[in-house]
Amino acid sequence: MGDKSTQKKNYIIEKSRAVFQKKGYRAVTMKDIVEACGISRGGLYLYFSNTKELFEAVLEQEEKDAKTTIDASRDNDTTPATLMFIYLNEQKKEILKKKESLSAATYEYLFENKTAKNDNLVIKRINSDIDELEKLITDGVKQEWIDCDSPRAAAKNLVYTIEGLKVTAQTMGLTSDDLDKEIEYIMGTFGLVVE
Amino acid sequence: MGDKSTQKKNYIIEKSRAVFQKKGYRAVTMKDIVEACGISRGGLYLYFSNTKELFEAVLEQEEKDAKTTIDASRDNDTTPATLMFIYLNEQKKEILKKKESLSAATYEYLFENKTAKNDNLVIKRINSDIDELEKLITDGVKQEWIDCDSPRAAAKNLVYTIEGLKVTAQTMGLTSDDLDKEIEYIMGTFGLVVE
Amino acid sequence: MGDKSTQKKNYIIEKSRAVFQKKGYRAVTMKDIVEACGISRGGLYLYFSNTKELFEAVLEQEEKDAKTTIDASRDNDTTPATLMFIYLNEQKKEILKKKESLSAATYEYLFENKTAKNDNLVIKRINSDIDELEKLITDGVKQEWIDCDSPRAAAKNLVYTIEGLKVTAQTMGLTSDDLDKEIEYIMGTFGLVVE
Amino acid sequence: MGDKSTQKKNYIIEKSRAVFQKKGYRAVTMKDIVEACGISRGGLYLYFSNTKELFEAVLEQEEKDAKTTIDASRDNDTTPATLMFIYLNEQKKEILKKKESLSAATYEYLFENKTAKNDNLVIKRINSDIDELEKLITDGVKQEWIDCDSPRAAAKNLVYTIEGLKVTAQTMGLTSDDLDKEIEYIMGTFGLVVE
DNA sequence: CATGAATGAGAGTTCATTCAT
DNA sequence: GATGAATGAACTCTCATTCAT
Repeated sequence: MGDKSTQKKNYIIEKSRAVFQKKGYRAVTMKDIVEACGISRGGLYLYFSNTKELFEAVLEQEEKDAKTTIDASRDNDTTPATLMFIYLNEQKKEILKKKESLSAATYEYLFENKTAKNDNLVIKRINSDIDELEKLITDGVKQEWIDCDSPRAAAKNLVYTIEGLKVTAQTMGLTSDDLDKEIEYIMGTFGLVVE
Repeated sequence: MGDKSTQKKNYIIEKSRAVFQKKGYRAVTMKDIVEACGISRGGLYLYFSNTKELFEAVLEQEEKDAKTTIDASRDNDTTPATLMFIYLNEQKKEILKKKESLSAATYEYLFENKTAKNDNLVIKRINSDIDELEKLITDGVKQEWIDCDSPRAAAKNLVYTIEGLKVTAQTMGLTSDDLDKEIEYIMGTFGLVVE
Repeated sequence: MGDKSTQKKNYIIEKSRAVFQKKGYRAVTMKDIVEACGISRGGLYLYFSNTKELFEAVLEQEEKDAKTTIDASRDNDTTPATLMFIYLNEQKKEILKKKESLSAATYEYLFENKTAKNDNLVIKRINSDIDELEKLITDGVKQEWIDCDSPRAAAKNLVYTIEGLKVTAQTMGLTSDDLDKEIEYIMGTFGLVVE
Repeated sequence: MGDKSTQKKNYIIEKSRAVFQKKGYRAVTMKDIVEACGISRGGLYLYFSNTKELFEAVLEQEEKDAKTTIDASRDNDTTPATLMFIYLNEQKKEILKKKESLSAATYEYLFENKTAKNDNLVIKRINSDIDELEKLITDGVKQEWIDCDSPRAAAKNLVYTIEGLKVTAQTMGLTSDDLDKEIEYIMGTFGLVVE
C-alpha cells in the first residue's frame, strides 16, 4: 500500500488519468504518459506494459473513488422521488462535465475490448447500478410513491437511457436544458413530479 | 452513376464496409482497404484520400440503403401500436446483427469527430428519427391509442434509450430476450401492449 | 512548324513556362504540367518524357524570344556609356521581375545538371554576353570613352557580377535602389558617369 | 559539449556534410543520411526532424569552422593590397574545391528558403563579409594604398562578383587560371597590382 | 530499480511511368 | 494519336519496445 512501488504506480495512474481525459483512449501513446509523468520510457514499462493495462488501472482507481450515490442517500428518510431525482442529477452532472470525465476514453476502450465480458469494471458498474435502481424502485412501489409494474425492467430501461444520454452527449452534444427536460420526462414515467 | 469511376468507387465502398465491420473505424488502415479491394496503394488514393473520407462514403451508402421504416409502414391503416412495435423491432434486428453492422465503427468515428455537429450523417439520422417518432406519437395520441403528455420529450427519450441499447449491445452484449423485454417495457410506458 | 504536333508542343511549352516561373524547377511534377495544360497524362508523355526535357524546351523557346539588346542598340550612334547603361538597366529589369522570370528555375536546373557543359543554352548565353560586352568595351576604349586595360577581363567580370546580382536577388533579395547604386558603381569602374 | 548526445549530433552532422556535398540539398533524403551514418531511421529523428534542420546544422558547423580570414590577417602590418589578395585567394580556394564544398547545396537551400531573410546564416555571412571588406577598403583609402570613392559600394560589388563566381563555377565551371585573371582584374579596379 | 538512446516495423502519401481502350 | 486509371517504388514520420549502462 504505502511501499515505494505502489506509490509510484499510483502517481503514474493519477497523471495518466489527465492524459486519458484529454486525449481519449486510443490516441494516447506511451510517450504521452512518459511525458506527463516526467519519468523515463523504460521506467514506465516497469509498471505498465501498454496503455490498455494502464487505462484499466485508471478505471479501477476511478471505481474506488466513486461514491455509491444511491446508497449514500438511502440512510435518510428521503422520499423515493427525491432519491430518484438525486440519482438522475448525479448522472446529469457526470454527463455535463464530459471534458473532465473519462467517459469518452471509456467508450473507446469498451469498443476496443468487447471480448472482456464480465471481468470488466464498467460492466460491473452498470450491473450494480441496475440492482441499486431496482431496489429503489421496488421500495418506491411498496411505499406507493412510485408507479411501476416491473421494477427490474424499469431499472434496466433507465440505465440504457442514461448510457444513451452519455453517448449522445459525447457525440452530438447535450445541453443542461436538454438533460433537465429528459429528467422531467423520466420522472414522469414513474408518476413522479420534479419538485 | 454507371460510369466506370463510380462503379469502382462503389466497389471500394462495398469492400471497405466489410473491413470497417470487422475492425471498427480507427484500426482500419489504407493498407487494409487496399488488400481487401485487391488494388494498388496509389489506386486507392485516386478515390479516397484517407479512411475518414472512405468511412463517410460507407455511411452515406448505408444511409441510402436504409429503409425509412416508420414512413414506409405509415401508408397502411396499421395502428400506432403496431407502428411503434415495427419500429422497435427494426431497431432490435439492427442491434442483434451487430457483427454485420457498422455501429461499433460508427461510434468510434463519432468519438473521433465530435466537432462536426450538424453536417454529420449519423446525427442527421438521429434527428430525423426523433421527428418521425414525434409524429407517430402525436398521431397515436390524437387517435387515443397512445397515452403521452409530451410527444417530443417521449420521442427524444426513446431515441436516447435506443442509442443506449446499441452501445450496451456493443460493449456488454444484449440477447434477443433482453431486447424483447425492453421493447415490452417501452410499449408499456406508452400504454401500449405487445400483441 | 505549323503542323499539329509542333503546335501542341508549343502549347505545352507555353503553359509549362508559367508553371516553372511559379514553382521553380525541381518542385514541378508532370502532374502539375498535365493540369496546367489540361491534357492527359499519357498525352504529355508523347511530347516530353520528363520535366528536364520540358524545361530545356522552355529555355530554348526563351532564348529564341530574347532580344539581343546590345546588338539592337548598336546600330544607332549612341555613345558606349549609353550602351552600357542600357545593358545594365536591361539586366536590372530582368532581375527585379524575378517573380515573372525563369531565373530561379534556371539556377535550380543548372545545379542539377552540372554535367552538361557546353551544350547548355544558358552557358552559351553567358558566353555570348561576354563576347558582346567585350566588343562594346573595346569600341568604347577605341573611341576613348571607356577606360579599360583589359576588355575581355572586364567583360567577364561584369558578367560574373551580374550573375551574382541575379543569385543574390533570388536569395537575399535586392531592391531597385540597391541595383541603381550597383549600376552607378559599375559605370564608375569604367570611368563612365550615369547621366 | 562533450556529452554523448552532442557527440552523436556532431557525428551525424559530419557524415551528413559529405552527403550534402555529393548530392546537393534537395536530393538528399533522410534515408541517405541514415545509411551514411549507419544508424536507424528512428534514431536519426531523435536528433533532426528533417533534412532542412540537418542542413542548417551543417551550415552552422561550417560557419564555426570558417576562419575570419580578413580579421585574422589584420593584426600584422600587412598592406591592404596583401590583405585584399589574401581574401580573394581564400575565395578562389573555396571556389575551386567545389567538389568538397557545400556551395551547390547551399544555393539549392537558399532557393528553397527565400522567405527567411535575416535569420539566415548564409545571408548573415554575406553581410558580415560586406562589412569586413568595407573596413579593409576604407583603411586602404586612408593609407592611400587603395583608390576608391565609395568603399561600401565597392565592397558590395565585390561580394556580388564573388557570388557570381561561385555560381558560375558550379554551373559552367571555372579553372584556376580563370580565377587568377579575375583576381588580377579586381585588384586592378582598386589600383592594386598583383605582386 | 531507473534511464533514455536506439531500433525497426509499418502507416501515410506522392509521383513518374505504363498500358488497355 | 490521346486518354486517364492503375501501378508500385520511394519517402516521411511515428511508436512500442528493448537493452546497455
